[in-house]
Amino acid sequence: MRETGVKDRILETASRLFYDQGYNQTGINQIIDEADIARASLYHHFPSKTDLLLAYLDRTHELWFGELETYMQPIAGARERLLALFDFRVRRQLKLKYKGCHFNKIVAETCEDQQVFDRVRAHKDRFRRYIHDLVRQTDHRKLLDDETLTETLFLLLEGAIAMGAMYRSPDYVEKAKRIAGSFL
Amino acid sequence: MRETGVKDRILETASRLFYDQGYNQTGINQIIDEADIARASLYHHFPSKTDLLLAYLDRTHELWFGELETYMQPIAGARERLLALFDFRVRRQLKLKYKGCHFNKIVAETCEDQQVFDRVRAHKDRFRRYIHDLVRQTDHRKLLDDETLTETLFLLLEGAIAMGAMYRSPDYVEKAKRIAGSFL
DNA sequence: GAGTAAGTAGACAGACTTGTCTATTCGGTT
DNA sequence: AACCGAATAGACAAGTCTGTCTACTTACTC
Repeated sequence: MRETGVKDRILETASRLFYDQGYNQTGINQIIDEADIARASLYHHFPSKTDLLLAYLDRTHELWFGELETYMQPIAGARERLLALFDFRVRRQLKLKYKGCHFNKIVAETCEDQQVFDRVRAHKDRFRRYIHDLVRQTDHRKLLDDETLTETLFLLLEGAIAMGAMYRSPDYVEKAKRIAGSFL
Repeated sequence: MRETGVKDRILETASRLFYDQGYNQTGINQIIDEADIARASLYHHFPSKTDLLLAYLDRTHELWFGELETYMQPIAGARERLLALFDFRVRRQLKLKYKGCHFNKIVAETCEDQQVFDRVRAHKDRFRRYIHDLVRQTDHRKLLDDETLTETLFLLLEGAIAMGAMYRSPDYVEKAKRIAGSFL
């Protein structure tokens, strides 16, 4: 850990704890201990816990799409890419121990903070656009128009991730993939 | 408030606060103040905050299906009933100010408690069975088999409720209803 | 009338919370 | 050599958290 800079170490540690334990159940003291930094260093880089939360959302957003790009890079064909979205999520579930969507979790436990909402919505909007772009590139079965198919895939995925968090299982995302396949 | 019994008043107040503010952001002291009861009365009926949480989940489960039965009672026809599920959820969103699914929220902010998981899963399992029973009674378009259609409707609803909580809007459940209509 | 369960009021413990403050050190840059 | 940003260690404030405890009252039952 000691190689990376202090600010990065704070944000990495906070991110891990916020996701694993929950934002409200993670205290500043625990972050300080586990990141092995001084109290004043944390407050130097992040004046309040809320600032740390916003930085966590920004970082997670960046990492999320970064990992998505990496995963999708070798996959050819819009239809295959749409189906690969489900595989990507299953792989993430496994890695993250089925604790669900970072953004959903934060919305569920923080009350009505506009800056939080803005970031969460920006993330979901971008993912929906990502799906939409792929849908337009496919010549799917036209059971649904492009917009409706986009929304269907998006909602299936969101629902499946939420259920995956409740049942700690990849079954729902896998089912959602099969359902998606029948529309494509 | 003073008419109802003490235990009920505690549970009603705790339920409201747990949902509106979040479980971790609601302290025992606030429940005591707002329910207007003595500290010892709370600990008499609910030995710990966790007991109160479990009672909240049980109560919410009972109320949820009670309200569903009431809503569905005048609606005839399995197809109409399936579509009415979406209307039921929209009505709840409006009443609850779009804060999402009670059970999802609790899973998102409590860590790995088996008793919590059991209750949350029991709730979702029962709702899925409810949908399945209706699906079997319809002669739908057979684009999907009964089990797959059930899962599709279930996941669309769950995803739409989650998005409704992020965007504080009924749009997603309404879109999900239109999508559902095209399979029925 | 005695006994019991359910209620009230409030003090208290002990731990934890976020955030501030002082004092000091280290490593560059001017 | 002087300065400065970034880091360290740790005390501290002021509040909150859950849960326990004592002492007392009320209401109902045997």
